[in-house]
Amino acid sequence: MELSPLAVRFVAHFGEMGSRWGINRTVGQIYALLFVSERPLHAEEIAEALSFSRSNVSMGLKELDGWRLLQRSYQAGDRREYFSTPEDVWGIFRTLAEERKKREIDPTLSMLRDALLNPSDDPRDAHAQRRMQRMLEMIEMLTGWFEEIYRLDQKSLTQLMKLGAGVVRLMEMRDRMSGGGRATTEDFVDG
Amino acid sequence: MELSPLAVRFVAHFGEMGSRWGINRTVGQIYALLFVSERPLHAEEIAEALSFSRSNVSMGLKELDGWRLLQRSYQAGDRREYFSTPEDVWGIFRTLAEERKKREIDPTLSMLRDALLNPSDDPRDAHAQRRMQRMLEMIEMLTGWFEEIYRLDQKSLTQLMKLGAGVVRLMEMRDRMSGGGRATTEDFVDG
DNA sequence: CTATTATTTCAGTAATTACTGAAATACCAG
DNA sequence: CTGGTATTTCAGTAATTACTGAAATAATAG
Repeated sequence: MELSPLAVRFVAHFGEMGSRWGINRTVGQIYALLFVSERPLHAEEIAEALSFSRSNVSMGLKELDGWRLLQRSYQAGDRREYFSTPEDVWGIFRTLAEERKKREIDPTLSMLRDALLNPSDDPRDAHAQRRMQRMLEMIEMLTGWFEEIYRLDQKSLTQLMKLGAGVVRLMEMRDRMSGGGRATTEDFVDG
Repeated sequence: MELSPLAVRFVAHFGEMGSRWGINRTVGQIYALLFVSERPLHAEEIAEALSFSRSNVSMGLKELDGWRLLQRSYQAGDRREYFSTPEDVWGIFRTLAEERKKREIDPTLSMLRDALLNPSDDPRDAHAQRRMQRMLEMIEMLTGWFEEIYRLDQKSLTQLMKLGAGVVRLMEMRDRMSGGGRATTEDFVDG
């Protein structure tokens, strides 16, 4: 299967970026190829298109599967498995965000919670514990926010993003109304 | 310099997570050590505390410096340079987010913009271009939002995070008022 | 079943990345 | 300047990670 110059460029870029994204070159290139391909591909085609060994493709697909970035399908009268990437780029983004949180943040969250559960009485640790506590509070606030936001339907999410920093004025408006006595914050937001 | 069990644990965790965060074990451990240390440390102390070679510490500090995660200082009558991490965990988070965006997203943004600037007329590329266009739109919306949000002062940011998914009701309220004719959206948000 | 084809696993090797010690450079007090 | 101390650079080596080909396993058509 011959790739167009555009596809070659896209694939190469994902290969180069792979290491920054925490995947390897191969995995990045396989993903990119599937992303721009107009039909699902089987492993052999991927190997041929990218000049990888068949086994390398197998491992790469397994890795992508671990990231939940793959769709598998079959074609009538063909025993081979075909691979593609989900259509919806927002869905892909959500999956990525969720997976990265799970791999990059959750372990640290657990470690901090656990380490701060029974405070050390070693006087050397007073400062360290304060620092870790602050880190924990920040991560908890961020991940808590993330979990609420990433559950929003796409329409609300798009609306929120378009609003951008304007959300601050909306919050100010709410506060003014709350202060004015005619209605409380809860009337609009929480109740 | 002898580390407490708590510090040892924290440092080890950052070492293990390093590879997932796109830095190496050494760099993660140096950062963790400085983060929990109650006073700035010079390179020799770091090397001794973590059992790294002096040169490895030098390279690790250079790397952390590249991430803008380091503060440098001197002490009276001492020619050695001392290192610490900024106090403000929110500031640290902002720096990290900014740096990661620069390294992990901006190059792809540039590639996509450039690749879509003069569309290919190769019929094989029709689908690929549509896919890349959708990816570009999503990234542009996300990064645009990010750039507005990450500039907010900490108070607004905290308020927004506490609000969480409640922001949707706030937007709905705005829309209702806008539809009701007494005030337009712009009266509160854009004008 | 058996033959055939698809897929995965894995040991060995290649490539990359991390780390060290020594040398070079930078810095500064006297 | 000079001598001493701090820091960085870099070539060589160690450790890790990526990739391959062969063998094992799985799947299925006949």
